[in-house]
Amino acid sequence: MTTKKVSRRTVAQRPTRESKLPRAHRRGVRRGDTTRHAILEAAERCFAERGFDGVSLRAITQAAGVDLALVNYHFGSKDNLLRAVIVRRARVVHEDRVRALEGARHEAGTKSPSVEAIVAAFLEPLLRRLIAGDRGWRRYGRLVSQLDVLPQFAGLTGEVLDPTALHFINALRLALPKTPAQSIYWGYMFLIGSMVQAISATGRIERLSRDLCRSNDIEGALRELVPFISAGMRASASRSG
Amino acid sequence: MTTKKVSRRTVAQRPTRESKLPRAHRRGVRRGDTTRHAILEAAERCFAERGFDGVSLRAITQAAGVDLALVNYHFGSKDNLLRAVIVRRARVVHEDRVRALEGARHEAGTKSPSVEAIVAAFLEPLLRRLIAGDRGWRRYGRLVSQLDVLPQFAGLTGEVLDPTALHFINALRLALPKTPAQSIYWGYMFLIGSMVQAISATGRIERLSRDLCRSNDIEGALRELVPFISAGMRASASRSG
DNA sequence: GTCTATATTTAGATAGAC
DNA sequence: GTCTATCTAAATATAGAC
Repeated sequence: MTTKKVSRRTVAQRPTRESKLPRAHRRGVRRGDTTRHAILEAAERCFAERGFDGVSLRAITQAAGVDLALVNYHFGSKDNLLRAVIVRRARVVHEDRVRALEGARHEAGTKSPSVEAIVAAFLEPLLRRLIAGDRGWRRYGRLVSQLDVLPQFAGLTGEVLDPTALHFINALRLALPKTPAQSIYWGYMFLIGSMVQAISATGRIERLSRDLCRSNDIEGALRELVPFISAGMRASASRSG
Repeated sequence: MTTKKVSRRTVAQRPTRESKLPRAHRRGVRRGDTTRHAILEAAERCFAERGFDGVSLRAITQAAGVDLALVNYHFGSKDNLLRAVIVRRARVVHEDRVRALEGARHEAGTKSPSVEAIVAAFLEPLLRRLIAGDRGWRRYGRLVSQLDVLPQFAGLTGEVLDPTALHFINALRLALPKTPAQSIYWGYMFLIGSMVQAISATGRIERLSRDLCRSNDIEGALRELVPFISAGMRASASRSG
């Protein structure tokens, strides 16, 4: 029954017993906020790498350098933790996308923006952050990819991601008035699926291309993605006309 | 310590204590083969619905109506069980796809088959089975979709799915000789991602389209998919020329 | 090949001291 | 807010009778 204090690693960020009253007191950051943040970061990384059910709260809190019990104190449950991880960045992306679409509308004047402009307004806000942002954004990209494949996360997807989807589907319908609605919906799904492949970073494209293409090269993927998807969308239009 | 025999449901297929020497003795089916089969079917269903790490062997054997210990007897481990589930159908699809591509080559004569023909040769063997086959094929579709998103399954994907991928990538390169190789690799990834959205049946398209489109309508998805992807592939070609 | 029984580990969650 | 300690349930896997 020895509990074996086994290897408390030195991850930084950890307010140790001896140095209470730690780093953050400027800017009104309260005590628990750094803990919350550390848990969110670690959860994002773990969920992205091994999937929601593939990681234990123990693994997450260990990676965060905080006590196991603090997950339930701050988030209530593992489900709520996932939700918090997703919502944190999804809100930012949603607002960027809506702004980008408004920008495209402004540039197009009285006409509808082009399919290219709409697709770019959807893809760029997320992918540019994956390119330029901290590593957390890439982890978020891999994590959010999983939501779109497992029916288990339908509730979270529906609540957090569907509003953005409907916003852009609507824009696409206006841009392609002759295209049947069904084709637009399926086209949006293909857009999502293609984007997921560009950001899920499974290492597959490296294997297939013998390192000619890299999962890390989101910039390159984005250059391929916009014309590919736009042409696909237009093809649906021409078939029906 | 009451073990609570709790609700052994009546799933059929279960050789109960009282009726030994069960159904299958025609066609040389040996005793354990029905058990193996029942486990494979149940595992396929459970993995598809809740993900590999989201299901326990207990849940699987319970759904199969067999004893827990028989999984390890027949498959050795949970990992091997997943592998067996995937390989069983992947082999069939691979052979169908190669045959379909050979058919397209034969029809095209001395030229390369069209992009449409290649894309169709890739998609139809799987999707036609999802349309016409038993429910197991749809579950397989949902399950195999997960392999493409989680890095955790890279080994299985690389071994089981990559050979088919390389076969079709090669055909696409011959069909689009002016397109840079990078565009072909990314295009193949987008093909996979789009197909995954068509077969992963998360219920999202029903929500977004308010039931105008249905995940079950693989036939409709296939009609959209081939021209969408083909046009995307061609767009990459024209950009570089 | 199948089943009972169990070994061993690990999971999510919480009570209560500090 | 944090930590120790622990509850309860569930996990994978196996040993050995039949």
